[in-house]
Amino acid sequence: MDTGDGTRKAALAQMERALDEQGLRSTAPRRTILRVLASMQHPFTPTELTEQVAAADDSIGRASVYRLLQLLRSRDIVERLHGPADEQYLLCLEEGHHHHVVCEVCGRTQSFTLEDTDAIARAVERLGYRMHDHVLQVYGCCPECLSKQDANGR
Amino acid sequence: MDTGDGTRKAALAQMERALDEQGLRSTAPRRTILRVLASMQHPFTPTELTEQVAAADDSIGRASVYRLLQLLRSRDIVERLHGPADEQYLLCLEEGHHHHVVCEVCGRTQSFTLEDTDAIARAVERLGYRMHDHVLQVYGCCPECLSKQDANGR
DNA sequence: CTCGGTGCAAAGGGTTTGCAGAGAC
DNA sequence: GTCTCTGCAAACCCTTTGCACCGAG
Repeated sequence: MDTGDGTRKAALAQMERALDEQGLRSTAPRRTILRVLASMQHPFTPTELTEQVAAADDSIGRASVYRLLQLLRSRDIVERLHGPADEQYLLCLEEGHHHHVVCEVCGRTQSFTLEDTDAIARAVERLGYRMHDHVLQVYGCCPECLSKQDANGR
Repeated sequence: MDTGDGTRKAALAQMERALDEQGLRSTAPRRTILRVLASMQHPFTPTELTEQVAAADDSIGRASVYRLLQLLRSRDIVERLHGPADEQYLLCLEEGHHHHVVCEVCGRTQSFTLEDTDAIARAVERLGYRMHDHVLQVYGCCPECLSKQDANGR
């Protein structure tokens, strides 16, 4: 699609626009949080976010971060992902509906679309089910980390 | 594959065997928890489980349920699923690796296998990634609930 | 001026942990 | 007899809430 950097700026702009359009106020804390949000390179936990926000401006309370996060989630600007191993669910911001690959080495995330989601729909239809929605997440290794591994003799 | 009932018994047996094989002790609380676990018809939250266990024998403490749950998770006997909408992650017990369809109406869950997981691998390979693992979950409507809906003139 | 947004601190709620006693093997 | 498992209750930790004040529109 486009460079990671372009996407981030687009995301930031999108979020600011969204705030604006919905009659939500543009305040200093919100602008800071959005900026941090847009700068995130991997999926992140709310805790990570609050930490980074605090680093940017420690006068911003956790509550504001959580509140904005809820808002963005309800607007589908921030999305929940699920961690590879166990417990923690991570968050990530993107536009549109698609899937994500998370690099298990560096944490980089990229979205992708699956040509035929229909294969999934068909698989469950064979059991008599009708598919409404699905969640697909892939864990693996990104190109850079792959070539680094190869470079290190293996 | 086989009837829901057969699966449950198999699951119970599998869990008991697993305990045994790993040198874990078969205690009364554990047997009760396993029985409840095997009787679960849908994915469930830990809280639901603790409630049902308490209903079966209120002398069993929450902690024991959580501890056994962790154990079974680490043995891949109990698996984490993610709820359709937002927050809650549900648990489910099955054998082997496959995917799940959850009926959004009645909560029934069924596992299925996707013919070609390769399509997913290929999609991410196109981006230069190598797939290691993936999570796929489908939400929809099961055959029974579908026919009930139709019967009610939809 | 009006209300939505904010920080703070306290409350909430699910999960984990420490400990002494019980029971499996 | 040993060592794991157990129940209890307290500790934890992340998230939400209540409240009075602030400031965007």
